[in-house]
Amino acid sequence: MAALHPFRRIADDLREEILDGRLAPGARLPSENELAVRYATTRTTVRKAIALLRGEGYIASAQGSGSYVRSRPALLMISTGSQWRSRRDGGISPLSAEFTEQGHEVEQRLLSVGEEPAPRDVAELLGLAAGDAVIVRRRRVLIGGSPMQLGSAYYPTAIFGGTAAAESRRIKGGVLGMFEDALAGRIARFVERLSIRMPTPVEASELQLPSGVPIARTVRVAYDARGRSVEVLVSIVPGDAYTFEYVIDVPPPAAD
Amino acid sequence: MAALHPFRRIADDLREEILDGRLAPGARLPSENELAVRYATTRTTVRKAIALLRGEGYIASAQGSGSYVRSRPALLMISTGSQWRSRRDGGISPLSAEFTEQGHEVEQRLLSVGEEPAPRDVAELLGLAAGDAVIVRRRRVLIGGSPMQLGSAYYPTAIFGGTAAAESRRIKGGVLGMFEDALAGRIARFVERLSIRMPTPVEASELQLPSGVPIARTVRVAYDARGRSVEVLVSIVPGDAYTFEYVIDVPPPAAD
DNA sequence: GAGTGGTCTAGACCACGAC
DNA sequence: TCGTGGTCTAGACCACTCG
Repeated sequence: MAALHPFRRIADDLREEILDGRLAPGARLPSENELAVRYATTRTTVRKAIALLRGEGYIASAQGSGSYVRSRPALLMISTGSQWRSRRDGGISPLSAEFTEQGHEVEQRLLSVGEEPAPRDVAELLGLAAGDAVIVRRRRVLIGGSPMQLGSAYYPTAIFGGTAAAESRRIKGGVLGMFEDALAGRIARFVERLSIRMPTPVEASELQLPSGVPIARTVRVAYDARGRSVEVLVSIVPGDAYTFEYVIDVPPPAAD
Repeated sequence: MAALHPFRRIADDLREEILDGRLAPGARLPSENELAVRYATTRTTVRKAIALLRGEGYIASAQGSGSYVRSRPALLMISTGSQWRSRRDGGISPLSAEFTEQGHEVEQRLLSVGEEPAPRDVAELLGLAAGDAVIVRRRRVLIGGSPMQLGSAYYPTAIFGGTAAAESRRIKGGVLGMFEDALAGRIARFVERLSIRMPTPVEASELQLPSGVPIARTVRVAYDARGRSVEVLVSIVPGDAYTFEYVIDVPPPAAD
């Protein structure tokens, strides 16, 4: 039953124990020296197996302490228009409402607010030229004390210049709520694009990601009733912590 | 400027060269022995740096040949109801239509069709008891010759027993097209959940994934006009090859 | 202080690819 | 055949955690 390579054999054994629950989330793996003895090999080979599992996201290692089976809260990110509408009417940030309803403690930190030249892709989505000034609001969201989202929201100055969106403080109901209430606009549609990749070193450190955890990057554009894009929200979230849900309504067949 | 550890230093240097284009996609990295000489260290340490970059998805290694900067086609997966409707009316599979329009060569292979006991989550979504028999159609989709999707579609026997859905051959327009045309049903809504994780060894080999590439798993439930779930489609795709797009319509505020 | 993971060296053999 | 990446051994030192 031995695999071709000792390090694979060790990794396969441990992975199996994790998947079938013999090694539960949070459990400590046997020490590297112990595994080396058990498999009659050297610590170097054991370490290679451990590194493989870490790369697959199964375990995290703590120097001086041990390697542990990882566990993550499962967050469900539901993106439907009616939910957004009803939560926005509740007066608090839709995102917070989302997760507090799911029983998680949410803390939002506004990192910075200011005008910056728009990145090329953002400018295009907002109908501006690259480098045009936009209002940027950056924040980090902590859930249960762990960083769970890095968000950068971009707003055209033509619409939001001089409003609360340009000020460095929280806005009750969010900027889009303010857009609907104070600016008499109406949000009619979001278009969201989601892509997946491994984090850059900076992202990994800001999200406190152990190695081997991919991130999801979403770019959400908000359109008002006239089809104008009024917000571009770029989010980076740990890929293994979220499930995204989308509802897609299908129109009836064309009449013959 | 040297980093704390030689292997980090080497990895950082190479990553930077990849990101700024000095090492273009497809380019071969210097050999391990060459890097060992250049950085005045051993091949073991160089290999650790290489392994790190491979784990981050930047490079792929070919035994006997070298390590190369990875490049992937960018596929856009657009999931909107109106697109589905118009493509389905075109008579061919919406998925194929999607990507052929984007200029990619699509080949679908039907792997198996048969009745199986429903997995717990699928049974729940179809309103069945776990273990009830369902029709399962498994397929693999190749784009440009590379495996780009593993799909398992589940159908309740109460609706699809005895129809073409239970037969081991392609259905023009897809099973849902058949549902609308031959069975007089109407698809009114999809609900899709997307999650991200590292692949299992089996998935990695079926999708020919180099290590370090995460996968996206989507579970899409199709509902008919009466709110019955008629299909559960579970897809596994290479995470780095796709961008997913969703449109979220927002209802107007409730009248006061 | 004992044990743990993190890193590195030095050298060996194997499997595969290109020439 | 020769260079490439893939694996393994044996042993060393460091940094950190915990009792």
